[in-house]
Amino acid sequence: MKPLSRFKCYSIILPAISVHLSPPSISLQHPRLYYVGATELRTNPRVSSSNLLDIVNAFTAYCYQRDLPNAMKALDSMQKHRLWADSITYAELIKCCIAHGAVKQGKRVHQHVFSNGYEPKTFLINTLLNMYVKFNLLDEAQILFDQMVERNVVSWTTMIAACSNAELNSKALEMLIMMLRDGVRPNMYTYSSVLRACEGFSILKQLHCCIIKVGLELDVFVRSALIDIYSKWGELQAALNIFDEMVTSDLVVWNSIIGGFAQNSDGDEALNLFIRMKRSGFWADQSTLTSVLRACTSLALLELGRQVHVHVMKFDQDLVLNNALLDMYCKCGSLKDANDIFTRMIVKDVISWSTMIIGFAQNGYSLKALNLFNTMKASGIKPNYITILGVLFACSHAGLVEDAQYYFKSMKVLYSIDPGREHYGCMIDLLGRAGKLEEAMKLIHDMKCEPDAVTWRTLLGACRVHRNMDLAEYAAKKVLSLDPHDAGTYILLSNIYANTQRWADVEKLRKSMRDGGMKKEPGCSWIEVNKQVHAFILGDKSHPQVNAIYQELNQIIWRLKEEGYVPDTNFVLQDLEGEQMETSLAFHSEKLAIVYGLMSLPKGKTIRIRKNLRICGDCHVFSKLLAKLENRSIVIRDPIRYHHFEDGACSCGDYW
DNA sequence: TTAGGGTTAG
Repeated sequence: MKPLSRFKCYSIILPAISVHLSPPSISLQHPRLYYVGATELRTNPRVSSSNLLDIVNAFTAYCYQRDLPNAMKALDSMQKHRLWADSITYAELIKCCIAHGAVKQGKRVHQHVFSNGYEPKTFLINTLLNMYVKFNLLDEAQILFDQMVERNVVSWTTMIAACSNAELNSKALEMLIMMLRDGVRPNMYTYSSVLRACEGFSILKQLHCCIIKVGLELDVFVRSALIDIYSKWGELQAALNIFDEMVTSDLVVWNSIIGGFAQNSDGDEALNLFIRMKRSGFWADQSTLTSVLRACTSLALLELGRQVHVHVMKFDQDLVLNNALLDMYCKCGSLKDANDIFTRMIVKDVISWSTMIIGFAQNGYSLKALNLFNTMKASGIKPNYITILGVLFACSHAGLVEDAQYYFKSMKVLYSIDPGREHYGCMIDLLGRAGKLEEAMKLIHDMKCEPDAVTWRTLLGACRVHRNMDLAEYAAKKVLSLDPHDAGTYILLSNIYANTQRWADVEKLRKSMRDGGMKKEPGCSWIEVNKQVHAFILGDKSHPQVNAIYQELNQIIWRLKEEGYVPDTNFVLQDLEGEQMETSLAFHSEKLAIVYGLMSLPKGKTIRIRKNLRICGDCHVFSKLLAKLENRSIVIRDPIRYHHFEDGACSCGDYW
């Protein structure tokens, strides 16, 4: 994790609220009521040609008026008299079918324009192709496409875009090759569609080269697609380069780059880009605000998140945005706000419910999470893969072994969800914490999917808690065989050795780490005070108030010792002894951040800390006692869960 | 005259 630059100021992000109440301008198209165009009239001895013209005109009028029922009746009359209207009229009718989701009527139009030897133009077949794609009837689209005598760039692009959207990535790329072989040149529409289908970095590079060669990199759609796919591949610098080269830009491109950083856990850069966007004169829309909320969520910036909330209100009841807001409050440890949002949401989907369930579970309210899961089921929402993960997580962090086993066994039967590695991981974690290491091992052997490094690392963590050296070494070897450069495993194993004073083994492991170029990630804690973010790293002394903070921390430790605090040296990771040991513990980053919070925040305000590593047992005891001594709420978010310290106790129930 | 870009839960 990249440590956030210290004292980052986010206070200038949002301007005063401005709600635009005027509706967007709508260009009204005058219905072309009596347009006949290239209508093909055929003689019919029983009907005069003026009557035939009336039939076509009536059909045309209904199509342009978007009057689907009457247009379909008129279509029957056209069919009966072997009449055809202009292609554009049919295109209007097909658009109307798409808008109404009228599959049956759309197929009827398809049948009509191919009836009695009539040969529709490529343009019209393309419109039908698009209709099938929009109806998600890809097989029908493919059959029609295969029947086409002439396929132009739009025909190919429609099919390629359909494959990309359906994540039929190989097929999308194969169709691009077929298109080129057919002598049809891809255009900006084609490239902006096919980029999403890149499954490998080398393919992406090749496509990017083609785009530059034919001069299409300037197209704003192609650029945003490039930014998006580079971001998805984690190539954020490449995405930023493409973004910065743009002369004109629009809001969607800003959203692409901001979303790219937000989704790659670089909330800091996402917020910087958002500030740039505001300075460039753009107004944030739902997509922008969703990404900004995600950035706040990843950085645990509650106060900034609250500012964004005010702006979210003008997009009231936007489901995606509300879900993001809900998650922000959950991840910032403010469950009351999250619950208020959740209660007020009129429309909730499986993501809303899952977010709240996971939010309760991660914040230590396992029973509330499980109750909510029951309410969700009762309201008719079907749980998915992630919901069940949240439920198992809730069981895991409350030590509810039997409940978890029930949910784990029933997920396939009740909801047709196959347990994935993550579900197994939750179960292994749960069994491991409960000391059932043999059962955890058995579950690994019974897994329907291959255990990966994370699976074995989970078991390794349990071995550390229960001091099972033999199994720990076995699990560690498994981890390192799957992920030989995993510094975390070396550290976990080294912690196990350190706890039993096997300092020679500790040194051996550390040498392996040094030789392999692996470094332990330094512990870092962040706190938001007065719209500024302050970062503290273990032993770091660069903060301007460093002397006062250390002095205050020492005084607090003395006061806590008088109340019975005994530093827990089990968590010292170095070969130190006596007083030195305590000193190493005393300056863990979260302690520095908490003390700074005490010194700077108004009396009574909750101290909220985010940290990059799991909290250690000593800091956990320290925080509980301090919360009581100072009569303050302290919330610490680590990479897995949250600890709410109040009146000498923690919401995790000392089980984490 | 048909085809293309950005947002939410682990």
